[in-house]
Amino acid sequence: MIEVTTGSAAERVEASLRRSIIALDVLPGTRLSEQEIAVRHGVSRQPVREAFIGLSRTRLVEVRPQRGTVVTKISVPRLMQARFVREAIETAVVRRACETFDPASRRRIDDVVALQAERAALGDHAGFQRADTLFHAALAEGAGCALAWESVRDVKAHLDRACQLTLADPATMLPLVEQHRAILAGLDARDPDAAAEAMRHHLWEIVRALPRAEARYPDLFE
Amino acid sequence: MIEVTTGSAAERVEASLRRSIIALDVLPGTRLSEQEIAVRHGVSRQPVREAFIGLSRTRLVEVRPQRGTVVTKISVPRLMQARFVREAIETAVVRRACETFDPASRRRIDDVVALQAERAALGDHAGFQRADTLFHAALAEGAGCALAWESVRDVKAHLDRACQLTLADPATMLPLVEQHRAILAGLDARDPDAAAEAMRHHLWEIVRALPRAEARYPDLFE
DNA sequence: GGCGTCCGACTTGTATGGTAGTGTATGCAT
DNA sequence: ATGCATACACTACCATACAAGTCGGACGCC
Repeated sequence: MIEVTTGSAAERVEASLRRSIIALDVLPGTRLSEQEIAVRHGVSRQPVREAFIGLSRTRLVEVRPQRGTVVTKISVPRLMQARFVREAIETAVVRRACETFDPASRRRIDDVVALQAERAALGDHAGFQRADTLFHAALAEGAGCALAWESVRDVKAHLDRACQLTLADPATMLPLVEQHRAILAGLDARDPDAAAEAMRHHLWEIVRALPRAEARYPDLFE
Repeated sequence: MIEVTTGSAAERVEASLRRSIIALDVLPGTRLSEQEIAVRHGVSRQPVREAFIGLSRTRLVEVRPQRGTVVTKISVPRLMQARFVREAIETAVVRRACETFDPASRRRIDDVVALQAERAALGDHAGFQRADTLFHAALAEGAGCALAWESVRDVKAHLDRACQLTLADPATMLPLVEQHRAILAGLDARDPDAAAEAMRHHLWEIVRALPRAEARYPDLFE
């Protein structure tokens, strides 16, 4: 549970909670107690409070004054908007990547994709998603859009959480790796339209998988 | 200086500081003291600290542990990235707006543009920028992208701060109003390409004006 | 039995004191 | 005069105590 050791106590608690929330270790709707989390992490309430504030900024939790803090339920409209934002930014990123792309980043991405394929074959959700984040982050960095990635990261958290419900066996993960390869193919061919279209198709995957997840776990949605 | 009266003390202080920073009432590079700001706002240090954390998330201030908190200098690369993100999101927004747009929002926007033209004619920077924010926010809301606007707001803060250096007299503001009208013209014509191109041109304005500002106020840049 | 009120056990928000680290100034030795 | 060690002022960070609000249940009353 608690393994981050760098940074301030508040940052450690926030990172720990964020991971737990995205991994659905704590389910949407769960009430979070400053007091309880404080003792579990061996810190006082103050750092926990600051962690809550940070998480509430990305709407992963909702702090209701004097009433309590709860993990936000999965909101379909929010997911649609998150996908919209990601499509807008990341298609623009790959288009720029087709113009100029850092060769060193290009080589690293191959390793990331290989790693992700391996994790997918093993059915390792967490490792798969870490690799997915690395892929998209490296893409942005290689294109010289490292700062733009910051805007993506926040909205991606919500999508990642929902993906926990849709990723089951390797059969559901491997197609996503193929989509990554398709994006890279467009990039290598310096074909902006192809790369952007591959990215768009990739980001629409969640929309296709979402209805089944919502039907199966209605309690996690609002 | 202190006029916000809603929300917690931390939120009030953060909003107050954010406005002061964007308006360049406190210049980039200024050291901020928890103690001093606390007494100026009549609160304790804790809410001020939380305000600092919030501002540091959008990189308006930089908190250096045990060393102090300073207002970040204006970073040209960050501005370029902010423009990139805004172009990606907001061109996507106006394209969607060309498909469906809430009529009530459309009427409101006319009022906003009129208000902005009035502020521009009076040379009222603050009012002009408030109206500018209203314009872009209403555009997103009318297109059903209210949540996407949240992603824009953070990066827009940096651009707004830089604009304080470029907006001088009505002659520099009125063209921006015309650009807003051009965007609306594309929207009304249901012409996505025209609307997106108008938006792109509008967002490039800062790039054209930036070199003069940097040459004139080098101390404010990093 | 049903309803209204009050009290108490929670919650988050705020204030304050103490701690550890950093930068700077000062005084001393060279 | 210069280089270095030490003391001090200042910072952010954290822990603790207190305040203010909310929710639920027990109790008395109708």
